[in-house]
Amino acid sequence: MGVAERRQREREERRVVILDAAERVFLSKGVAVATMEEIAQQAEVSKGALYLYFKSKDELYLSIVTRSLRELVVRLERAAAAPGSGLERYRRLLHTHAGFALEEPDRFRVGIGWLNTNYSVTDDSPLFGEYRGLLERTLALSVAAIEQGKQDGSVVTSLDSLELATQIGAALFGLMVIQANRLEVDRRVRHGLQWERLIGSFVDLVSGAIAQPGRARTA
Amino acid sequence: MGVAERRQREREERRVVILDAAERVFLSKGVAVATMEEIAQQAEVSKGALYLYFKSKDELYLSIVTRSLRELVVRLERAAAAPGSGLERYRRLLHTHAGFALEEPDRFRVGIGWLNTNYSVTDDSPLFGEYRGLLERTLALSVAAIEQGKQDGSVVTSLDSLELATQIGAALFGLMVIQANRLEVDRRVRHGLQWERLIGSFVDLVSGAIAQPGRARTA
DNA sequence: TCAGTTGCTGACCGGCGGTCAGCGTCCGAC
DNA sequence: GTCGGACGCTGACCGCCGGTCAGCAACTGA
Repeated sequence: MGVAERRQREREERRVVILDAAERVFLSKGVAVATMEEIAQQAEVSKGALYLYFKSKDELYLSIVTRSLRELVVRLERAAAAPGSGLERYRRLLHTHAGFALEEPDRFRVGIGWLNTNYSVTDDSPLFGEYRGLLERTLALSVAAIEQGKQDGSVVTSLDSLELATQIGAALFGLMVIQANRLEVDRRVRHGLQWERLIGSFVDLVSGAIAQPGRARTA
Repeated sequence: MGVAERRQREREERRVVILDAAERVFLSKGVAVATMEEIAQQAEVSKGALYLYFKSKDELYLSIVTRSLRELVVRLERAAAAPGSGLERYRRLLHTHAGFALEEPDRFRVGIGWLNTNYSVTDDSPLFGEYRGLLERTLALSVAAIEQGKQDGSVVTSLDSLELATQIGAALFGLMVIQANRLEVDRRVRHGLQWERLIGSFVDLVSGAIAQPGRARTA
């Protein structure tokens, strides 16, 4: 029985070696420019061997993104668990999410690599199911914080929680995209922005917009 | 002298034929999947002939995007010129921009194709200069409307106009990205959104946030 | 030791953006 | 009308890339 287990363990270890190599190459070159040949070299296997472990470049990509998302959700769960009003929790979620994206812009850019591409990810794969579940979890945490805010009186009740969470999530996404691509933005638009203030003061703006008037709140 | 002019005219006409063909293919397939071979077929020339008119696929891309941007700026200029308070003008700009993006989502997706890619666009080409100027113009129109709002009392004065225009611009961008890619979003996150309300009610949210209290405003 | 299983390699495939020698057509001078 | 040079275009070719798989080496258990 020992041989089968060892082999299984070795396969898993090799798989992780390949994932780590792919992540390094994706992060440094970008997904589109990264080549399977270079990933293979970094992993110290042949290019053909990559396909013994992963069906395609796309599956490699999705595996790496899912790994990052797991880490993000852990952080968001932790942020959501800390005490405070619903509004405070929501603000903390926004800051945590933005912090995660921008502490390593390359990772974030890899994560949104599906934009404008035609990666054919199969809906029915367990991996895609996990990926999707993680994304949904991030949205659910925001909705829950907003709902709590409605109950404790820190958030206005007139707006739909899901719609709000989606709008502000998408808005924050736009800001993260812009900031993660600041070099390209700087090449396209001359501006005098203080990048380090951008997201913080935007979170202030929107939390001001959804705060219940007359409630003491941390601004 | 007549022969040189005719030839120049024919070259220009052929150039436009190629641009139109490329636009059709980019719109239907996406930039990455579109092939020069297919563009050549649509334009009824050989693939090699494309390179007599455009240096690369990237230049073809940038030419098409710049064409769209010209149209967008015309619309924004018109929206900015209509009467109203600064806040009303700004709202109209936001709605016009979103309307342009979403009336043809394919066109918008092509326009943001630079995200996460390594298109090596030369900073010094006249084409890039024009493209950049157009982008800057869209930002400048927003800043001007906000400034007008500060002067006529419809917008709060406590926030920096450029920062605000950039934040809300980026936020709107995020919403447009999400909505233009709604099929991919639907595959990733189960939600009960009413897509047609999403941007309109977001514009209401942010304009409420920046409106000067106590001023009658169109909500 | 040996047959069967497992794991891996690298040559190969077709698709793609880009290149350019070679050819056909046009044009103006004679 | 003829001819040489200029111009415009073509399509075969190139190297790069993701993906494939026949063939080989190493491992395993009887």
